[in-house]
Amino acid sequence: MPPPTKPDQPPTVRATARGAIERAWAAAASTGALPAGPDAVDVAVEVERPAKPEHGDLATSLPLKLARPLRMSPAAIAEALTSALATEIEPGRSTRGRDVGADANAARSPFTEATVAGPGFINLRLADHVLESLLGGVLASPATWGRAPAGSGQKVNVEFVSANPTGPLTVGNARGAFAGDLLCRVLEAGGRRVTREYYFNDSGTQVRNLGASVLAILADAPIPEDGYNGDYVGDLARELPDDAVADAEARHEDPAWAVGRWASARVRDGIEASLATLGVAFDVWTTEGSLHAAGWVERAIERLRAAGHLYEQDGALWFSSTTFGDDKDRVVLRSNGEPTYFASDIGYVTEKFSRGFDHLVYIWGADHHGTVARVRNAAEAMGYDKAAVEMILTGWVRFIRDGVEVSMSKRAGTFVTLDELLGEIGVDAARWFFASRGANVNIDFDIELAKKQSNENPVYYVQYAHARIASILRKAAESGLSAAGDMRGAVAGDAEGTLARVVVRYPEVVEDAAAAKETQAVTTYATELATAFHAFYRDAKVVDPAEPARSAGRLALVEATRITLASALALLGISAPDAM
RNA sequence: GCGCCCGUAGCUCAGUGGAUAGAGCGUCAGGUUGCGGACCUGAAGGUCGUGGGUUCGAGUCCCGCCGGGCGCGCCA
Repeated sequence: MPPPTKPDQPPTVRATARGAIERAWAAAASTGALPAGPDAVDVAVEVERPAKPEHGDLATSLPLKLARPLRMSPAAIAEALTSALATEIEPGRSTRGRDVGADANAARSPFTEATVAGPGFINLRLADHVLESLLGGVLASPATWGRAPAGSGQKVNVEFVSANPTGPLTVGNARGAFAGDLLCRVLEAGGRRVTREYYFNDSGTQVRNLGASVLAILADAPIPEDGYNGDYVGDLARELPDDAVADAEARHEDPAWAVGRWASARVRDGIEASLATLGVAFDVWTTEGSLHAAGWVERAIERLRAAGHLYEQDGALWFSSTTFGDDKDRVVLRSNGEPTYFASDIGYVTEKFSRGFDHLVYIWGADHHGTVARVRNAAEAMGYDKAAVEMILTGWVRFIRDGVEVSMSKRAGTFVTLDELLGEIGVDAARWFFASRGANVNIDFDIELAKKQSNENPVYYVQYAHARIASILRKAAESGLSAAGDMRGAVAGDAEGTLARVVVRYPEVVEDAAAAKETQAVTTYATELATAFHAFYRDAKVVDPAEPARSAGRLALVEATRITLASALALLGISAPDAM
């Protein structure tokens, strides 16, 4: 699919660099300096950020990659490219004192220097006017800074948490809840239209077991073998309306069922409340029962049958998943005629696609990896694009308290609830904790350590930078100083240039995060930006009534920094306080 | 046994095939007659589990092994 158009977004710095290098390559090919151009060689132009500042602002290893296909030494290719690049270069770093019109920047070169370095790198140095122009854009439209235009991309469904309402959410569910919501936020920043979806079963035997457990407590009887033992079951028993059982019997209904349904609705309200405190709000709640009731499961099975991927054996109906690479075939209808959970999954896939989604994402625990293949295979068998059905498996979180692992069994009643966790360490710290780690890695979460370290958590470092800037801006207003409306010359100083170069990188971070469907780079970047600001703050006095012009430029830069910090934190669902 | 995930600093974790592998915490040594010291500067600390391979170049890709986790139901 074509990339989303971004009419109101300026190109990122690296996109500008890629374009310039590609043009230089084509030019070198047309003059014969290089034997072939970009359209003749299958090597993509890639630009990276050198680790060391002396290597410039941007670098490419294109000469190294072209050495083999062009049958030339990397050094010779680098020479040819840099001399072709010379037309893209405008020496002289400062723009001060230059007579330029308002739209003159568009025609000017984005680089001041291109040099060959090392075994075949080309290093580029960025012109100040590029920074000025981008920073001006930040101040002009802070809300859209770094983000792709809303709704410009694919329509994506993200299903996560999906815990059955048989007990409160545990810290074990936190992983999926944060991972899913963070993914949604990052996709939205990348321009996708996202639907947050929660799937659950409110009519299965688990619900009946919950009801039976509540009744057992009321009858002062032992909890059934498959029942639930948590404290919350006792709470439910206390809150159960007195006439609930009598009403069920009057309707000739199994009391355990009736009580189970009441209890699970109650539990679901609690789950929604917990999610709300996490900052997670679902758009759609779908029950397994509703899929059957609306015929989705039945129709999906017919679709598989029509495509010739079903067969009967031992009285059951099987999907030939092995045809699509699975280990074994999978039962869709049991020999007793009951559909399997897998059958519901198949129906759900068709139901989701019927709502017009381009892409389905499932956030599952690592223990579900065995079911990934069958669902994707069934989608393929029904004629959908397998690549459009994606499962993200979260790693395990081992919660440790006082050196021992805390078990997380709802049945045994030994678990820490999400609410308890958040009461101990706070939503911002918890969000940062999960955002800064890959979704699929296993994590040790020492609750006491997290509490102790919460004051040292990097999230506060970033928030502090934001609050510090807010304080500076207040101070400036009191002194009658305000940010410059014109960024010209505002980044000429070393301190300014260093900070500005970090700020301007933000859109690339968001772009990469959306593409990778990960947030670790966002937390890393936010920390880096906060560090860059603190260093700037050390070296450059911002509020200085004796130097109003310089103050104005620095205030503009600092305001752009604040906007970027706030945007990055918002992307993670974390607050950006003006004071703390 | 087969399959999937993981293994990077004392701890918790980052690291689109690129230049001397990073951050936070912890440890040690320093810093403010200035806009928020929840800050800043510096140091110590690594056979990137291990052995091969691909490549101009591997923490990153491929194969084997070791260690840990999770799966391998007509359960959900």
